[in-house]
Amino acid sequence: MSKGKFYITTPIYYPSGNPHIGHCYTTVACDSIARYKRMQGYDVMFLTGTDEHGLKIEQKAKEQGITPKQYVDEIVEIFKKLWKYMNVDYDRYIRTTDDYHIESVQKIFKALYDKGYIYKGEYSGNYCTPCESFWTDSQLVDGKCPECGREVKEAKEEAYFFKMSPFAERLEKLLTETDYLQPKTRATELVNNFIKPGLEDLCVSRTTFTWGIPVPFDEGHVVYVWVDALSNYISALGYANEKYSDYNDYWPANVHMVAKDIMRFHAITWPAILMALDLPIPKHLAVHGWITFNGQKMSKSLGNVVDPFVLGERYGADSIRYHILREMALGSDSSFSNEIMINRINTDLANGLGNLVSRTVAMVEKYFGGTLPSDRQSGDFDEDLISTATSLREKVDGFIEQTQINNALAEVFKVVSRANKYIDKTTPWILAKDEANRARLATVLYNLLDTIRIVSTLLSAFMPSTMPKVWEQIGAASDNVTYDNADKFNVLSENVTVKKGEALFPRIDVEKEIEELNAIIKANAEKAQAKEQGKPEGVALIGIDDFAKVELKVANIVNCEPVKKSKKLLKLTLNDGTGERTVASGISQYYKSEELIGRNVIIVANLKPAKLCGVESQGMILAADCPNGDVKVIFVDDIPAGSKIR
RNA sequence: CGCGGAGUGGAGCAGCUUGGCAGCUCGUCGGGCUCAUAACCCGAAGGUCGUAGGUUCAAAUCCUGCCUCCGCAACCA
Repeated sequence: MSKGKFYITTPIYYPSGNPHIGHCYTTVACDSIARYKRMQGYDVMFLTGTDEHGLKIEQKAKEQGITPKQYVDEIVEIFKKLWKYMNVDYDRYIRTTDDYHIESVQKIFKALYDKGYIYKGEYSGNYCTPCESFWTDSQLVDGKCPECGREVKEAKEEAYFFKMSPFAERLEKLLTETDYLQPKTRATELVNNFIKPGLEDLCVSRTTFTWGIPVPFDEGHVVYVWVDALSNYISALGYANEKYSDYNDYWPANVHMVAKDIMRFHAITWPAILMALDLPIPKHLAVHGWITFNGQKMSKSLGNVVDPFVLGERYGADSIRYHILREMALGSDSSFSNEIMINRINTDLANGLGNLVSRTVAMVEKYFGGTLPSDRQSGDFDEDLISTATSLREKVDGFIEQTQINNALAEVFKVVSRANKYIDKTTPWILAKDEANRARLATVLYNLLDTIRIVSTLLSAFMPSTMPKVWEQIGAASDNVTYDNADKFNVLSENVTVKKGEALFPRIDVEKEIEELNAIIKANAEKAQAKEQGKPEGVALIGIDDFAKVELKVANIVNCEPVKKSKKLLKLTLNDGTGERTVASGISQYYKSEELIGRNVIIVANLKPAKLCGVESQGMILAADCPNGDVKVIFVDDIPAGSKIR
């Protein structure tokens, strides 16, 4: 007797590195919703997977001297291991290297082409011939190839494009007039930035690398990123392939959950592709923020990437699940720090829920030898507790419906708190002193146990490994702890037998733990740094002739003013001994104009001019990136302007 | 004048759509209890709701200007 179908997806992750706490958040959130929906009686399909093609993977594999497939196989195993570790119970795991997905993508690509939405055009960009790679302007390092440091040249290649413009109007409506996007506050941003200025057609094929799905009707072309990646949501259901036949049952998806960095592609590109294919649009796109670490964005070079395995080992998967689900609000970033996490685990899980179970079960054992008698006598505060407990399910349902897991959990813990208060009000230890109060005492303890039953039932979607331990302790049978019973009271057998067990969530010594975690983080940071210094990544050795191509000269800063349109740029007027030239430099955060005027600096004199924020820059000045993040211009005040440097 | 978001007791946030005594969690201080994982319960202190105006009987909430911070975009030669 299914209530209907429910299809939820995580993004497919790019396995260019190991999974971290951010991947964990999205996946655990989806898993919790999937479990909750299953409990409610929905027929759930929960999909996750990996996006395994592309240049970066090809290169990483090459570095290690293995094939791209070998490379991704290894990392995919780590992802799967993590999901198992975190008790993520997905129904299907898609890899874009799976045969059936490849088949679907090729058919989809062809269909879009046949309908006239994909056309052949030219892609132009900066091309590095030895590396056979295109780079965007922002990827270039000093105007050179970031891989080998050699010159790039403007080049064009044949490429297929997906026409976005026909869908602009429908997309704008989708974003502003429906509740597709959650939270909706981001709709304006998307419309103003991407739709109103006119949608650019999307480059959907490449010829410069081979690790991808071949375009079926044009050898040498490989499907590029989004048509490949986004299609996973339907290929995994069997759309345009024979492997599965679930498309009609589960599409359109109920929820696609993504982090904000790929919101744009799920809010605009993906609906556009679906529109082009005449397929229904998913119901919701839930966008969440990033987990920041002590206020900083997580980054490998800072060594603050939180390793979920390390945390899970110390505190248990459920504690980590609880923390990230409770802390993260849809839409905004959430700060992660060891202190916040440990405090949260201590306060809510150890002191709140864990202690409630522990003190209740202990009293049943102490006063009744573990089994409650059937006599009852109701009293003050009972009704309050019972109504709070039985109305919980509806509140949680509401928040889950809106993917607000943090609020759902907050609601559950209000009931935990209410139960703790109930103990103080009813003072069972005083009742226990008088034999005449036996029935009342049994009622109080029963009410507590049954409240715990409701709470733990609802929490089992979020903390799947610990809640069964609770059930064992409070003597709940498996048919007691169903969703259907979660809004009813007096479900536990009236002469229930409890069984004290180990502490569910042991209290953590905050100071000691933080010290130890910091030590681990520090070690990781040092490792990361050592690695970086050990091999100057991305810069190849050059010969003297290469160096000779660079003309370095000393120049005097005649004038200097900030570039209005830019936060970082200063416009410098320089005298290089032969005449004046203008150079833009991104150092306004580090230097004021007055500090620079009159000083002598080293410039690259023969750099190809470029326009930056409307300023024509004829060269660049040399500056050092210090390890502490500071930027220092190299001053050479005692060398006259015009001197050549070699 | 590129686009958007945010400024609320020590910290982190809710409240703003639809004006009506400023709320939650943590922390601090005081008290209570002893069933429990030094846990639990009660009480208190602490806020001119970024700023200057406007609308209104009434503004955290609506309108306008300004300041600061953060994303995106641009870009860091």
